[in-house]
Amino acid sequence: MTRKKVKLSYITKDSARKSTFKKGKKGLLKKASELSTLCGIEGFMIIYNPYDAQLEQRIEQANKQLKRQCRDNREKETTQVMFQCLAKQGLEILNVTDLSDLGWLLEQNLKDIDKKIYTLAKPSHSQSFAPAASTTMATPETMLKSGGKV
Amino acid sequence: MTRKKVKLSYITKDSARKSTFKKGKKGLLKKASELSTLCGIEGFMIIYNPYDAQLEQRIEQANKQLKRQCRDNREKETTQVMFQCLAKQGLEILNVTDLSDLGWLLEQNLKDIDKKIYTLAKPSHSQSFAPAASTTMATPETMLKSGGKV
DNA sequence: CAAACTATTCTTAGGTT
DNA sequence: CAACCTAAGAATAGTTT
Repeated sequence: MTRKKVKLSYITKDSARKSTFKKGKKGLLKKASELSTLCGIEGFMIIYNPYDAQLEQRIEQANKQLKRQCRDNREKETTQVMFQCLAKQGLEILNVTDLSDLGWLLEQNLKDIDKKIYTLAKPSHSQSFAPAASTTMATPETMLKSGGKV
Repeated sequence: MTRKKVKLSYITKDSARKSTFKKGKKGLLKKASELSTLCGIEGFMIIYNPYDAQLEQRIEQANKQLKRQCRDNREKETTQVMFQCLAKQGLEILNVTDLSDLGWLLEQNLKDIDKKIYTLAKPSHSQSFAPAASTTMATPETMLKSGGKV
């Protein structure tokens, strides 16, 4: 029966890969959540999920709405920009409440908290580049209300 | 000896909490990396680490440099903005190469890839708000070169 | 304080329903 | 497919070095 023992390489079989992804994501989020609770750590994770394909319409709608709203607003606010950047990339916000909390988190400039970014995947093509500034803010309470749950 | 069995709640003892954080972070990243390899999934994670305190100077320097550079640049580029937002928040970029790859990733507007945001921690204070637009871009190849390794 | 160790618990691959 | 099952394998709390 040969239970267990998978080699660490891309799973070519679609069904198996999808199954592994589903289980793995669940486990990963559980672990992260536990660590968060145990250590009072906060953070977030962005996962690119190629297995869930019926969200395109929502994403496009959110993007359009976003553009409209942003055109009308000129206040600056870094945290909002962050939020914006994510949304403009077509990211679907699944949990607005939590995301708002993230925003609050980012707003805090606690000097005694260091932050780190850990990348999970490493495509094989590098190129240095960086940031930008001069941002404006929008306050569309109505947008992205569609967020579901994980 | 009572091995194992921790209840899922904030660890008050400093040394134990720090130890748990260190181990847990390691395990979390390993799992994430494996999932990434097995399923061809890409993404990233931001963790707020209160246990590593000697980075403030670097962070502040990076922020100053960032502001300067951003003032001189007017090109728009969403991915860069994202990068910027993170940096402006004082996030230390630990692995510039990988982050660049993330940028590349974000640039791809593959219609068949859906993206989700999962929050790991949920502070108990919500408030709806959102995005902004009209951004500019900087190309400071020199900045954030100091990135160490996890 | 970090690394190594290991008994114990936790996770999950593959199977079944 | 999704949900459940379960032994093999992985991860780690507490301890030692």
